[in-house]
Amino acid sequence: MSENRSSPPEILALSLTSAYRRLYDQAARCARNNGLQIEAWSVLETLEAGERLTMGQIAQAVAMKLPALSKLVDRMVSEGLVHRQPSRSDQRQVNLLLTDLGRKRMMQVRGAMVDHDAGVRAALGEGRAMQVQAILADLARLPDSPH
Amino acid sequence: MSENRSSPPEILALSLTSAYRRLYDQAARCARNNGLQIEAWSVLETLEAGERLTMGQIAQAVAMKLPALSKLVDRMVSEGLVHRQPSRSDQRQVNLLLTDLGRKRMMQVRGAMVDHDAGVRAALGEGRAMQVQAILADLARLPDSPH
DNA sequence: AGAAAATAGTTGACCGGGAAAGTAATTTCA
DNA sequence: TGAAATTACTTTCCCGGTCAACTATTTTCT
Repeated sequence: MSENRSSPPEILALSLTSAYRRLYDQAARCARNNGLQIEAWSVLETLEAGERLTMGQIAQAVAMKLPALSKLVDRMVSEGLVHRQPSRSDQRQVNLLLTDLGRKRMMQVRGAMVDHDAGVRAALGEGRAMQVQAILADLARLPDSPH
Repeated sequence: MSENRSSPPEILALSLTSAYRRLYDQAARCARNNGLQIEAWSVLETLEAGERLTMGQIAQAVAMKLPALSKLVDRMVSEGLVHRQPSRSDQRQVNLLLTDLGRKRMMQVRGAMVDHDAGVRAALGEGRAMQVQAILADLARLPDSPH
């Protein structure tokens, strides 16, 4: 009856992945119901928070790779949510600007998202919710390869 | 000079996404260096932990959707890491079985992954690492739509 | 028992993301 | 000054994921 199985190590990246998938799926559905991809929403939020951002700055802020962002922005432009404007000071750079429609949709989704988040926070307990958010923020800021 | 911008709300799903992307990218590279997709590795770990699992149980354990898992397993089979076996008691079900090669590769990646994780834990502080892992586990277990 | 509903998993069409190469503008420096 | 290197972004090709439809098996219900 020897059980020669090794127990799976508890890896942060693994726990993070499971939690992420659950919350992300829910949040994505929540955004989708309001006609927006969650990535698009977070781009819109980023634009609202600080004006005249370049593609690179936005990619950094929303943790997307540039090609992915570039294509997302293509879609957002064709939906009339944002428009591109070549930077005056450096013609290589592109500033992304919110349209009225973009701002409107962003606000809609924000409402739904805040509601949903409140549910999760309640289920988790507000204290632990605050803890985990703080730690996650630290994790996101960690140096690139601490191995 | 009125700044009529609204500040972006602090949403758990968003914080989680940023942290996830960073850690996941690093962990994925770590697995890739040892010739394994990180999802494949976590499937292997799951199999090692509990025998005779069905596709559905595995999908649940690794938080993947069934079609994604099914295709991942196709690849894993063709690499000789696992093999499918129809369940005796219910012919609809499929049990996934580790091969020797699968177990070997799993152990290899586990080593690399534990090392990497130790770095992250150290950077974060062991206390907070334990906290966040516990909370993430709770998050992953949250009911499906608490809105 | 046997038709209808439910369940487990796979398949196909389509879409979004990643790596690497490509383009255009700007900076460096000999 | 102008050729080489760098930077900012886009495009291309491919891979993996999702949704919805499908197949096969089992359960339910009359």
